[in-house]
Amino acid sequence: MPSPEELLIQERKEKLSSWINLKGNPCWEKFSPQNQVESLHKKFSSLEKTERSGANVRIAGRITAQRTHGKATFLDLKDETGKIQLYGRVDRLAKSYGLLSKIDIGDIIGAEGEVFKTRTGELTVELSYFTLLAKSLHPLPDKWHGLQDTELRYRKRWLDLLVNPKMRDIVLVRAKIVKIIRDFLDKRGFVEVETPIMQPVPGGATARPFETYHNALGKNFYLRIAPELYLKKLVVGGLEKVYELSRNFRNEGIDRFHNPEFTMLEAYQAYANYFDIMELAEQLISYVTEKVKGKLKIEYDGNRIDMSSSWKRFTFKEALQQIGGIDIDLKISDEELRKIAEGCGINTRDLTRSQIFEHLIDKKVVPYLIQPTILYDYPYETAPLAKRKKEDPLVVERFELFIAGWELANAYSELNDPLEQKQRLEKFADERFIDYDFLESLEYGMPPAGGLGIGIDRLVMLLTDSTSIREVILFPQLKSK
RNA sequence: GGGCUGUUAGCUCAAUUGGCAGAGCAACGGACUCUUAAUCCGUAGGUUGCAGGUUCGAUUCCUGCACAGCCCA
Repeated sequence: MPSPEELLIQERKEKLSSWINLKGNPCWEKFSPQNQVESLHKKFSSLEKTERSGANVRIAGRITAQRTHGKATFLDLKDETGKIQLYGRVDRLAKSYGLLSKIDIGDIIGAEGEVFKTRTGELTVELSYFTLLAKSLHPLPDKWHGLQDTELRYRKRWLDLLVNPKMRDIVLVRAKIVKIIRDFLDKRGFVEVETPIMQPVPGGATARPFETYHNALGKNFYLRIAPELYLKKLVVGGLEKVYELSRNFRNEGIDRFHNPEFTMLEAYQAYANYFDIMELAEQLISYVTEKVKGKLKIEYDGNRIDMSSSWKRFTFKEALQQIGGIDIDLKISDEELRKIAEGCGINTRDLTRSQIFEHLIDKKVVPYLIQPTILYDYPYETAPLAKRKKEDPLVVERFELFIAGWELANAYSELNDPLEQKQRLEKFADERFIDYDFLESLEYGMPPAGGLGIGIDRLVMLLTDSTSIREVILFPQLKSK
């Protein structure tokens, strides 16, 4: 007993076979559209009601609606640029008029005809010829309500794209953002590179990596959690301004800010320190915002956010004190620190000192940073790859950028002292994950440099007013059903 | 990992205190040569996420599981 859905599919299959019998298989059909819908709207907008253009056009696209009136039929055809109405009438199409009944909503057709305007002023192509190019065997989602089911939207993104214009916008904006970032950096003399995604030692961040295995080499590899160490090797090699738009992989939890694979921008600039990088980040992000949105004041999740540069800056200590109401010296003992954190409702049992600092900031400060805000001068334990501050060795020259109550960027003056770097990694990093190649490269001398990491998915969220990372990643990771 | 909510026709959603599972769109048949969420007449479409339990009777109550969404850690 076929399911109701199978019956719908069966009907469409039958229409397809009768089309094949009459006209041949649409798969073999060659149809070259000569016009795009948007250009027709531009070109013929000045037609009067009922006026005929005398112009013959060839267009192709998907049928999204159908209105039959016996011996006349209206169809809506949508291509990548827009939607236009088709009008077929029996006295014009003669025998092939009957074939219109084989066309379903969702089918892709090629159409030819004269452009005119209807009595109601709708620009329309009066069909002189049409052909099926691809049959849709499944019915499309509701023409009015679209596809609402979030899970279905993520699992069948093609449908989401077909019926929800917002999704299409996100895709276009994302592409634009990436392009503008490249333009911005290229203009400043940065070189874009590609470094290994499969790394023998996963470095540059603390996160659990994905593991894989190379058969011929008989060796385990890890999908990168960050490109940082490779990019710094390139700085050693004389690439003074270098960046990568890198897909990173972290084997951790999934929530509205985290997908197992995500995209980061990492950029390194020799002879810069973290204050130079603050300016770079401010300029980059406000430039991108201006180019994408046409303005610097944006709306995100109900908040008005001003993305103009010169953002508020607090040191880590000031932020804890002035925003979090916690006044502590960074020299504080582990016991005291734990006590304060527990008092803030943080369970510190399995946390390292640096994790406690991060939890404190995350809980007491970050949620209140709606306008772009830079926190800088972090406790040195929080960033083993960052340079310590000359005036205060308990602090590293690191900053993070927060907007809308979450982290958008992370940056620091890169530690280029090979001896200290070795010690710091041996003290703070998982010893399996120390990249001795990286340490050796530093021993050849790395110029002082500033590095910047920006979460691209989050930037896209911000600029598309999306509250979940799954809205801005085309195929987010979901459990299989 | 914890809490809350959801899962009903292809899509969007109903269903009163536990009492015959419905509508709109889409589909199918018919009428209609300027409609546009076309209209009108008619037809069909369901293992109510899965597995159990309580009950004369479960979409509804209970337990477990799956997936998703939101919040928290």
